Amino acid sequence: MALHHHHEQGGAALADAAQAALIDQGEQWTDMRADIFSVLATYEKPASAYDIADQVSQKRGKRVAPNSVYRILDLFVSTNLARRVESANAYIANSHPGCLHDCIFLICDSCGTATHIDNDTLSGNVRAAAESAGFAQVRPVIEVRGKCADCD
Amino acid sequence: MALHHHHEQGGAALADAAQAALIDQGEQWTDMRADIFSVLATYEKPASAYDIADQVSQKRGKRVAPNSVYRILDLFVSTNLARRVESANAYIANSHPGCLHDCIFLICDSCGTATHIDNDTLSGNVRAAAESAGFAQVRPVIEVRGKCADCD
DNA sequence: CCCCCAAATGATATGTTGTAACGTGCGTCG
DNA sequence: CGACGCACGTTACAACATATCATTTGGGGG
Repeated sequence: MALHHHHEQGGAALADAAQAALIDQGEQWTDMRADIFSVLATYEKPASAYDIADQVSQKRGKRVAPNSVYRILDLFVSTNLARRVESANAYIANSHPGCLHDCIFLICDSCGTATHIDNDTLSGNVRAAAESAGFAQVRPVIEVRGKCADCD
Repeated sequence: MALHHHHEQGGAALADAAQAALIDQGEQWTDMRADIFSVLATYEKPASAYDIADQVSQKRGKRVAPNSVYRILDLFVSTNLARRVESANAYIANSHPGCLHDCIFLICDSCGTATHIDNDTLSGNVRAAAESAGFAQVRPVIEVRGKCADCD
């Protein structure tokens, strides 16, 4: 099996790792980006850009427009600090920013929590299937909707 | 490989198959549903509910509200006449309505066309991975973004 | 036949998600 | 200093989706 382990980091450690990863890619770690990341990282469930905008606005005592949030989320996604959950129109922090995977998300239709699996064999097979159909620059989106163990 | 073949039907044959499948499930095949299905079926690319609303409005010479379209699209999805492409917020007709699969969609980021693959082995593995993580009532969403052979 | 009910659709309003366009502040470098 | 690049602010709008209640239609029972 092409599985492997990370120690899942949370809180400050995760923010530090995210900061390092972003700087490593030649981007800046600004206050706004730090705030948005920290808000995003506190969510159990995928968070919409508007959710984040509200939280960050509160935290700063000043309205932050969705626009700004989207810009930074796009940056996070492109630098692998966060992922977009397509079937939820929402975002989730990447718990191991340094590491590239085609994530598989399991999203509970009842409670909304998303857990993620890395299974490179599985995602590799999806990639291979797409490539054998003539596709290039392949980016798999593998998500599973259902009921989690708690809600079932 | 758990692949199998359908003869891909188009146009009138597909509409007939869709009608039969819907009636078979105890639903009605109304004029509105027929119109929406036929519009949907003519699209190469996934069509948004609003695209369809516009086309059907033209065809009928009378405004059809997105609302009505969504209702019927939801019905089509739940009865397997159509699929929702999550990463595109759009819908596509199922070219073999009688037959259940976890479809895999390949969506070209350049031209927007979506092709679909049935690979029950692959989707079965995704299901199995989710179930082994404690998920139930599993519904895989497997889509691949990339460049199609024509656009590459 | 008529009434009543259920299902389908119409109409309107509103909520949510995402982008476009342009302006401002600020540090860097010639 | 002045030009530039980058991050962020501000406003407006486009695109996607749902809620609510009204109206129409067609079938079954009194």
